[in-house]
Amino acid sequence: MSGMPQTTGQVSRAAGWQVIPGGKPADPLDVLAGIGMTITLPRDRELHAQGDRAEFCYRIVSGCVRTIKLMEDGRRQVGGFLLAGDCLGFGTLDSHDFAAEAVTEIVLRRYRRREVEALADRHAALARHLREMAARDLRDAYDRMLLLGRKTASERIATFLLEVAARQASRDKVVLPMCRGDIADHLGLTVETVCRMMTHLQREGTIVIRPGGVELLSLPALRQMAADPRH
Amino acid sequence: MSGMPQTTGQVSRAAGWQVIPGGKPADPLDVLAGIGMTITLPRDRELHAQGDRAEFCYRIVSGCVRTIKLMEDGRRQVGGFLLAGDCLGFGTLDSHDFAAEAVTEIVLRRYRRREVEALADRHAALARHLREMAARDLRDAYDRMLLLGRKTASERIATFLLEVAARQASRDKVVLPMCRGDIADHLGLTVETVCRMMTHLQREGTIVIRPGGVELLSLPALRQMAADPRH
DNA sequence: CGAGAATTTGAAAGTCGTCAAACGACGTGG
DNA sequence: CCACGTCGTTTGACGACTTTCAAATTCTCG
Repeated sequence: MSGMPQTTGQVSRAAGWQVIPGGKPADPLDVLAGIGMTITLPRDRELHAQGDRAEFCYRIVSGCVRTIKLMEDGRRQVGGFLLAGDCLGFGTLDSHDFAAEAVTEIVLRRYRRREVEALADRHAALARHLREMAARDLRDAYDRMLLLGRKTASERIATFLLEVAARQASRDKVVLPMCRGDIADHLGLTVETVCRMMTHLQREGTIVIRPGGVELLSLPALRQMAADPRH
Repeated sequence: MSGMPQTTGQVSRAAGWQVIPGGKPADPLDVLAGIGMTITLPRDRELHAQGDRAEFCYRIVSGCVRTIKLMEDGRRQVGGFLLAGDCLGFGTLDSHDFAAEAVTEIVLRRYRRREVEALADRHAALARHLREMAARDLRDAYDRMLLLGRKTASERIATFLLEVAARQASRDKVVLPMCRGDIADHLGLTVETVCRMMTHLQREGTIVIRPGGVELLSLPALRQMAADPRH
């Protein structure tokens, strides 16, 4: 279940990040522009396996990535889904604690961790930004623990939908690039339960299920449901 | 076969101090010595509440601390337990994402985050160490997500006992300063289930329950149970 | 249009939670 | 020093939410 041969997709050189009209770099990670490489990967390709030496870290340009922890018997926990702009592996020890796979075809910027670390030693601002990224990841992780440890199935689904919606420009049309199984393994549920809960939400008139995503009809109803153990 | 890291879960465990041949312990956090203050708190006292501005961060000198997230209706998730040497709040955004409370009477060293950050900007080695601490926290958090999302009650208990044992000098006599309710809220279970599972382990001859802790009679049996969904 | 995969729905089973009560440890006061 | 009250732990019976197993339906894509 671990490392597929590292035959990556197309690897291409890339120009730097988008420069803002004004001329000033607005992104603290801009200092990395010179040491990165742009890469395209097909759907379901592994960025890295669980246990791999952490040589690289990444920033998603487009597409969706999932992080995965596996048990020997096949049980799976999806740690999270990364979208455009999200970073991966910047705060990692010697080896990756989880695998990362492309949910859709993805374009990403790849950096050598060695170089990032060296750069961080010279640029306190970058170092600080890396700490902030880690802090945000940690905050999200604690929220997820609460969800996995204490929330009911319907609360998990509602929470998830609101989370994804908050990360996408459109408030109400939510794109779900990942399959039900991924969502289930992310929320600590089964595929069937995810389906049932979403169907339930649809019957209640809270959402509309569409191929590739859902439409949120009532954010208040979802928010209510995200913290209410009863249906 | 990729690695299945079996790590303990909690906030900012200090790395083992490597002893340098010369004879001095080289703790990267030694640079903080001058800006810290030693504090003693009684049992159940809050270090900080959920949502508090994150003015301070801490390092446990002695005793045990629990981190807690609360929902409005009272449901509680204990993020982790901190023991002597562990750090808390070094990688935090503007406000604390969770509360921290003394499980036992504790002695701790308190630092002003502002000063730590300033110091980190000047000392790349400290900055790097802070990133490492965050990385360890994050790794632990991912392990916990797998536990909360996919492990059965007995697996959770076995995992927990092994984790605590690994952090204490004595391999087999494990001190549990926290009550059953804390353990339950840490593992996403109820008090009753925690009791039942521990009783079960005792009847199987795997552990002996003693006031204030447990004695581990068979680590292999526990390790087996930590990854086996069946009893 | 057709095959395979993903999603959805249904029925039955099981694990864990809920409710309730007994038991035990501990600290205070008599 | 022991009685007693309180709090935490343990045990039991029952119930329910979720899972499991199975099958129908829909979607995707060649």
